[in-house]
Amino acid sequence: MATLAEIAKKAGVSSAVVSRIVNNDTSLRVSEETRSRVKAIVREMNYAPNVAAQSLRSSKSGTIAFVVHDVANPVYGEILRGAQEEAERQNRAILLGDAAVGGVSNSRLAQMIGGGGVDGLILQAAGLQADNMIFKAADKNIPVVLLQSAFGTDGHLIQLPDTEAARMATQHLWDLGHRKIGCLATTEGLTFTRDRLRGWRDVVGADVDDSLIVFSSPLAVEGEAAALKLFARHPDMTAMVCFNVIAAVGALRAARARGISVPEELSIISIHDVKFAGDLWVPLTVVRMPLSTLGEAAIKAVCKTEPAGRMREVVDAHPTLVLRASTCPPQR
Amino acid sequence: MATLAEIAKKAGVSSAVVSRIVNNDTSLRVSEETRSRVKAIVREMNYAPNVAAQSLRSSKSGTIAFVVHDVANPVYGEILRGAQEEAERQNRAILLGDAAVGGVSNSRLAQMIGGGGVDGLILQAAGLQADNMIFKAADKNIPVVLLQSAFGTDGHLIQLPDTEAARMATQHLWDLGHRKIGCLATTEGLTFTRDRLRGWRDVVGADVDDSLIVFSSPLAVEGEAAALKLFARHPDMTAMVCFNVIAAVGALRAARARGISVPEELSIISIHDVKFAGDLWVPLTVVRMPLSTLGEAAIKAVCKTEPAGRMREVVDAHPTLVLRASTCPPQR
DNA sequence: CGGCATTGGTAAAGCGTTTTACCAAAGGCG
DNA sequence: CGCCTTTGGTAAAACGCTTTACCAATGCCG
Repeated sequence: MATLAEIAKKAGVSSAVVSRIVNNDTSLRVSEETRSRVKAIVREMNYAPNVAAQSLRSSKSGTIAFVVHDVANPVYGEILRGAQEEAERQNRAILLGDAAVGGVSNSRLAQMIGGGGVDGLILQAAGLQADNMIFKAADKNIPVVLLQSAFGTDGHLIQLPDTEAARMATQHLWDLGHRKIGCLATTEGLTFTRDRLRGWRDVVGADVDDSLIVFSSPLAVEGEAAALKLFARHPDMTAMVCFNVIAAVGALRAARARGISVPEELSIISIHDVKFAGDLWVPLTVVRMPLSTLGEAAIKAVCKTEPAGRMREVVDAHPTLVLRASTCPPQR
Repeated sequence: MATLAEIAKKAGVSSAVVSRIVNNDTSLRVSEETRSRVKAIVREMNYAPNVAAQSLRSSKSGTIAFVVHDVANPVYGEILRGAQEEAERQNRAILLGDAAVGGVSNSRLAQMIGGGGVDGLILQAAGLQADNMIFKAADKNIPVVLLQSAFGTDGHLIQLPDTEAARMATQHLWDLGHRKIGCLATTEGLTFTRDRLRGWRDVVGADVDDSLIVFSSPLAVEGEAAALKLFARHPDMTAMVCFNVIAAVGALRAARARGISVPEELSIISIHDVKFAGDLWVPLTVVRMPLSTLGEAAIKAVCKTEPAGRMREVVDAHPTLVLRASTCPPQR
């Protein structure tokens, strides 16, 4: 690895000159001959500036930590993809964290967050204990952006139009004629869960029976269990809103297990689309939101938010209804 | 952000002492009283060592670059998940790269790879130009691990038992009685594509008609197009091996579009399992391989490989046949 | 009481950049 | 010829940490 000093010696100049040439410092006055000689040597020796030294000097790492829950979940994959694209534009690299993986608290990632190794932190669907650790590590020193769910009152929260999406999904069922509409919600207490519940209530009525709500993490097995619970409670339920596609897949399994035909006996609509939603056993009708836009917005925000800033932002994008085959008017 | 020097001043000792206490340097002889006083101040001031400085001093970043193609692809998601877990154990953080995102060549990630900002590089090569750029950036200075596909003759290649998996898949069809078995392969020229083709040939015969092979990237649309091509060429084909699940989903779409029933008129088997494979329109029979183990192995390897080392390694894991509903004996 | 070992530390270099402040030499002008 | 300006740079500090080599004071032994 060539260093600035080596280049400088070879070119017979000081390392300051080399640095300033490499960085296109316009305030440097240097002869055209020297400049091109230095440039040639830089290229020839394949010089690349040492990022640790740059980072130490400038207190900027060019890196952003992005902590999700379960990388393997395609929904998060989409968000990450959008984040990647924006990070590229902002010339930042993304340090990936998975809060589902044990011991995040004293992981290298946490060390980096606490030790100035990242310029910002994006925390998705905060709510777990691990999130707390990570959040604390940031300790008011770097901008923190919370995705989809707030963490107490701190940080910069970015959301999708969750209430609107849930309202749209529920309204679709209502318009088809359904009146007993269950709700397979996401994890209890998260901001977007609360917002979507509000959207659901806007349609079914504020005085609705709360036993129509059941919570589930975004895993198919959990969604299945939750759906079964709902079937048991309300055998006369004719439709269901799922706040998560993966949980909706679980609901589909539950319906099949109970011999309930979808959509004839039970209509299912879900929030968020994934690529395979139309290839499922019953192609899922969904309300789609631009997940990659959310990732993009997160990076944008983290690049210009102040440390310890707090605000709330809803991505400017309209949910769209994607009609497939999992909903129809009630048959009984 | 507290620094070592600040702590030292407050404790009335030199920063060397603080550093050595923080790092549990056993060769340091210090009074118990001083030690606990320093420790108390460290905690109180919430000290976290500056990672840039550590990195500069030690020439180790504690970071590994992991470059995949398309984070949103669930197959890569699984690999990443395994990598995350192992990275946690090795106390390393993962810098995520997506080679599908434009301009990787002069991205921050590439700068970090070239500038000592990562301790190793894991590259899931797909024959893209971007791969080349990234690979070159590493420039013999850090260990490079290639996943699933080699890059010329350099680097440390890690694979799954691809030939065996393809053989197993094809054999399953053969045993059911199929004799005209198409092959929807992955991108041409990649190591694992070649290996799987070998497995396929092992069963169908080395002298088989090459027009039974069609290549596709791991996208459903591409898989669909490729499958249609195959249908047109060989209307009498009764079974198909897909080297990628996502492409297999495309094949399913193609069959539906052509009114070909699966599995009665066409059996489909795929390599690699994903969580929703059993929830598809036709539940896919697959040969499963441990994707997360591959991710794990990659991290392990990159942590102990020499820079510029080269070798080839096959993950020690046996593919297993997962029977679902997309295969049956030929009906004609 | 002189010499030696132990205790409890310290000083300083060095990792590679960036940046501010400074400066010698040459040329131009009166 | 003396002074000023421009050209073409340079010197050195600072970022925060780690580590090697060194050392003063004290206690102990003979």
